[in-house]
Amino acid sequence: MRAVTTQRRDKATIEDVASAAGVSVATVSRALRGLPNVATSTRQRVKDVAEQLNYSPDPAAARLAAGHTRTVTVVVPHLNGWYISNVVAGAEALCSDAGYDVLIVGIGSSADFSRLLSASYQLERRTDGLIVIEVPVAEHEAESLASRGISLATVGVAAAGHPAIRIDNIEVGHIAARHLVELGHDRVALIGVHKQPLHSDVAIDRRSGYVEGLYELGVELDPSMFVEGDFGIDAGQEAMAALLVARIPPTAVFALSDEMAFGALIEMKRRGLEPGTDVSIMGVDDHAFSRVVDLTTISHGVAEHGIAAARLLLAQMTRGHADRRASTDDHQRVDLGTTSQPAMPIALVRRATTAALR
Amino acid sequence: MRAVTTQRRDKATIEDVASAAGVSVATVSRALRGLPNVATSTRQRVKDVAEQLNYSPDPAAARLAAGHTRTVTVVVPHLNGWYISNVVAGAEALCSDAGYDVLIVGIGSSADFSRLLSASYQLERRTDGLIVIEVPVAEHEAESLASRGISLATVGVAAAGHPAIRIDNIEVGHIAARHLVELGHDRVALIGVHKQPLHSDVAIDRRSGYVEGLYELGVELDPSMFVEGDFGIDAGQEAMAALLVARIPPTAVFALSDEMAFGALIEMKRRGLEPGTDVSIMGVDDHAFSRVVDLTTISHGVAEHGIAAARLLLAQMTRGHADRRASTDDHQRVDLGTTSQPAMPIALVRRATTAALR
DNA sequence: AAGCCAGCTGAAAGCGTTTACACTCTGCTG
DNA sequence: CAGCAGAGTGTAAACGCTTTCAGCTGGCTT
Repeated sequence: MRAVTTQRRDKATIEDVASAAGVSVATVSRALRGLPNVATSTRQRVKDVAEQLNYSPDPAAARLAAGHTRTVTVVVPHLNGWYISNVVAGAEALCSDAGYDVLIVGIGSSADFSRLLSASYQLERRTDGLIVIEVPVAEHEAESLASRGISLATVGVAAAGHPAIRIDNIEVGHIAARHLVELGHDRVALIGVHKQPLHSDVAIDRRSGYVEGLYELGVELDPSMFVEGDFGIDAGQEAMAALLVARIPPTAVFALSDEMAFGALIEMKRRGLEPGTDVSIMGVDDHAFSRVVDLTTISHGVAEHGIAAARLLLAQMTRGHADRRASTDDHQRVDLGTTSQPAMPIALVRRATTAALR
Repeated sequence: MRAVTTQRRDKATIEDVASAAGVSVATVSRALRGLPNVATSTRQRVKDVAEQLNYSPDPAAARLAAGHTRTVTVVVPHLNGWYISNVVAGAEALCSDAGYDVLIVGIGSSADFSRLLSASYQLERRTDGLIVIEVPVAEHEAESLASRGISLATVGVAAAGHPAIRIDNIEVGHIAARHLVELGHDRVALIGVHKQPLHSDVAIDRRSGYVEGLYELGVELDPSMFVEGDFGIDAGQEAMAALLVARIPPTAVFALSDEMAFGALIEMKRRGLEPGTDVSIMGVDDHAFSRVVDLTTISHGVAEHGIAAARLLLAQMTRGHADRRASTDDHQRVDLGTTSQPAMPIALVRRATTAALR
């Protein structure tokens, strides 16, 4: 004695829709995907029936048959930094609005990334496009992706032949130098980031922009005033500790990220030093908490970067789709499109941790 | 005159492997997936050939044929909070190590979530399991998932019949109350969070634990000392502003999250008040940044929560897999397994923003 | 009036797996 | 020595779509 239930056990398939609408599966497929050559009345009827049957195509079947996945993959070095999670947030929003599933993969080491790209992982069977955030992609990797028909957009790094969202990190360094020098500082320091296998070159650019900017303004960066760490709070604290024990400590320091500046702030407080009055300090990112400690910083977009990257990727994928239909089989595709994006805007945010030299 | 290239144009399929190994596709499938009834020598040969051909099965085809997706979906209210991104990081690491693809979906509103669960989205065709982070799941939703064979583990919220990772938020409130009262405060305040559709009840529990704890210690929470906002910095600042203009301002305040406490800190600084000495303030989360401002807080796991949830989910899915083979068709599955996890550990972290009442 | 073209539609061949079922051997049991 | 269990393997039918190709209209040209 089983309950009468309107809920059908099996999921509706395209055949159910077809027979209910009195058409063939081919027509259903075309109607639902907005392809041409379907009579308006037919299309409407099919849509109605589909809705009523709660039908939507099985993604796996569609992938298998059509060869594309309607999936984009976001590749990040890790997920727990403020900047990266915001970028991911922006990218996710846009991609999923566009009807793509978004896969996320955290890269522990550069080995992980090459495994992702290795032939045996069959990335092209899993995703239509990649958004790579701050994970460097080698030239042969970029080419491999292109030849495999996987679209790519990067943020924070460049990949030959693919669109990238970047900020002008040289200019970031310049801005910092200018700001500090204008305030009268000439005993300036830099808390930098050492090159790691998995690092993009943002650190390098910011540093050289800084050094260059200082030089142009007539001040030189004493090598002993340059210490390095990773991008984190602890590294910043250690670096600051190292700077403050110098025979002649700096009067101003530029940290390559806000988080490192936060660490520096901890160290200053520990020594009873007042940011701004005793030593000026600035970072870059305009982290959500910079406001809390009143940190001077250089702001840039965050979620916007993710959105912009997603937009580029999406454009590339729909274009690629069109190309694929048109192009003859064996030719290399040339001109991967808008490779050089304009840099995203940045701006100095003056707050209390930098002040004129007394 | 085309270059001789060893790189085959077409991806290897299971048939290529089969013929190269001199067996049938069925055997290849079995051999590669570790199923029984394959001679050891055959299995080895197949594996070798597969490796040499750089073969790995097309996920879409496998999904279509086998009916499961080897994908887990992480559902979050948003991606840009510190806690949530860390939880996601932990979950992602574990799941992808286990060979699952991890899909991420950000929920803008509760409507988004129900759309995700709606029959027409065919969630079961897209994912084997769900990790839901701080998005409330209604009872019928929980049931629907169970009946559709989608595993679920939650963090920060409960879902009837499914395992959940939680902390004892009542206890969180107690700890805060105890700490503040022990320091001699009796004019205490609470910066809370108003119930929103998309909110879990962590705020409610923390609040009632706090009120209850205070009461047991003989102090009462003056209703005017209770203000609400969302979980963010700005809300905290506004709340603090409201508290400080009271006729008799509080001497200690408990903010339901570190971020709100940071906002409160901003407001205090704005008014020239010194945290700890003028008014004590504490939060909860042990946010990475709390150390920077020396905020007293209540710590709990972050990435650990994600890892624990993933572990639970994975266990459930492999078990579910076995069940499915064994179970007769039409029976409701009972006993969804370890539903009540022990709460994850929490701990008071004493720092400088709380101090004995002068 | 014959022919043609464009617009719609359907039949059927994949897409690359998994898996139920059938089959062939051995090596034993009775 | 017939019979049988069980290990190992193969055949072929799904799985649910997309897409090519061909067919069928009806309205227009000439």
